[in-house]
Amino acid sequence: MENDATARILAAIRAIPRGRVAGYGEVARRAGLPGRARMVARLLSGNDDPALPWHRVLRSDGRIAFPPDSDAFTEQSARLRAEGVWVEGGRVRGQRAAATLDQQLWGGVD
DNA sequence: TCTATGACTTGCG
DNA sequence: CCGCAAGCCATAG
Repeated sequence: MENDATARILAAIRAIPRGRVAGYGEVARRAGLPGRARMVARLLSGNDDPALPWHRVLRSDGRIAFPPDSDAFTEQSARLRAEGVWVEGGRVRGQRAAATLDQQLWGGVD
């Protein structure tokens, strides 16, 4: 059974619009759990929900959280590109996953 | 209780 | 751009 924290994190991840990305720290913050980026990561590592847009969750610097030679990396970048996200060199271009421009991501800018 | 580990973050050089 | 150190949080042994 999930806790509120878990549910909120999952909700925050599901709330990421298609073609958009967010950082672990951002998701945690959005879930009301600042500083729990690692918890978000741990959740994703054990998630079993195929409908969860885990591929939209990136590191704070906009990089994919997997080594470039891993399967997960390939799949994630492929999924992102399929959504129209510009991925290059294992990094997402065109938008910011960091909290510095949270307004751009969640503040209502589209 | 303590240590180790991890899909993390930030800062310094 | 790259590597390293310190911080931080939850779980496992």
